[in-house]
Amino acid sequence: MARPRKFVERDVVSSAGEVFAVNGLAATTLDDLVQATGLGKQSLYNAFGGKRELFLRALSEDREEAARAVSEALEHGDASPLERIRGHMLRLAIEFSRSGSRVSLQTRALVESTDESDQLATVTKAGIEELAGIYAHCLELARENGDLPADANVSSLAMYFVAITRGMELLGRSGVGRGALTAVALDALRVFHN
Amino acid sequence: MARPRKFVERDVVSSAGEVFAVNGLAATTLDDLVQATGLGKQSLYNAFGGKRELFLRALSEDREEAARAVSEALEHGDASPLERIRGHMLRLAIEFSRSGSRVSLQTRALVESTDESDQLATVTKAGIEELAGIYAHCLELARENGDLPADANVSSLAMYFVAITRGMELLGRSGVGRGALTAVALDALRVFHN
DNA sequence: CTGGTTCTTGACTGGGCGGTCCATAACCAG
DNA sequence: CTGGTTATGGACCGCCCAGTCAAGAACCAG
Repeated sequence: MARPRKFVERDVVSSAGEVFAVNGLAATTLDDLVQATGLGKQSLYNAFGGKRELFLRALSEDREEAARAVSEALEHGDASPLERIRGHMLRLAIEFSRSGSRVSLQTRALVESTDESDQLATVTKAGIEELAGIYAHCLELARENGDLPADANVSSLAMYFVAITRGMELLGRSGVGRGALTAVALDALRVFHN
Repeated sequence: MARPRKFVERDVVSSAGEVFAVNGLAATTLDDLVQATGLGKQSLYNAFGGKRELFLRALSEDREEAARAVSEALEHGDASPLERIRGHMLRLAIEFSRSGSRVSLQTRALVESTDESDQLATVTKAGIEELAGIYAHCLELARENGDLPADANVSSLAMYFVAITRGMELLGRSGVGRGALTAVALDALRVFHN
């Protein structure tokens, strides 16, 4: 009945996310988004409502994607839970060391949020909890397996892994190389060996 | 001979740094700086040359200040080197959990830098190396003390501590509380107990 | 083919931005 | 007191930005 859209929302959000990941929210202009997505300003505005809303959409996608990726890495495979975490950390070290000028939208949102009630802040906070939950689940399996002491504080360890991965992300962004980042990951994993 | 300045550069840079720490570089306007410093635009421009240059000045101060603080914490006191690191980490957990809407200029600069050749990036990279060096020095003392195994990789451990502290900063910013952050710090310190 | 609805395009706008100009103030050597 | 020099304050400017408007295009039910 009405004129159909020429674009797919998911693709647009994804392209926009690319741009935001490189430039950040404040430094990205609507024209950047127009160019990256191929849509006109008005179409962007009709479909999403403005720059900030589009960023929020991209942020949510990024959060889901990130959670999905970590779930995938930690919940599947033949290896033991602890070995899966180990493998994941080592892969992250490689990924972060070649991340170039990209920072995850999560981190961007966290840094660019103005206060704690900001939607950007609430989404990232939820994202952190979600990630921690995934780690916690895997660690709990390890504990039941006997690979962790029975009195290990699983949720604290989970948050510890979230912290170290965020730190590794920033280090990678600042030019710390693959070897050094891998060494950091291995140091971080020594928390298991005692 | 000429009209004297009404301000002290150090104070101006410090006030500007406050604003930048809350808003970031891109989101801070010249008017924000005028209001925060009390100077007129022209005076700011005469003395520093523009927003970005002023940010760089504030960033350098922040870097020196941060390095000084860590040095202070790690190189002085009766406690053993490892205990000093432990105390420092626990203090950071408290500091980061109440940091409110501030993020260190180092992290701001890292995230807002556009590419690796950006001055912002080079300064933060140097800052990270500097911090790592301070940790490494302290860890080396511990090793000589016999508190660390003789084959401990001191420089890797140092980078590990830089990573975990950056991660803790972000977690604190996103609302993770004092107790949880302290638990993360304690987990991180378990790297010594094996 | 027509009408109704939604999408698209490009021109437009008002505000805010970083930065500049200029007239004047403050200072001090002489 | 005067002249030279630098600092100051406020008006000013051109640009760019997010967002808007209006006219037309695409679609499909009937």
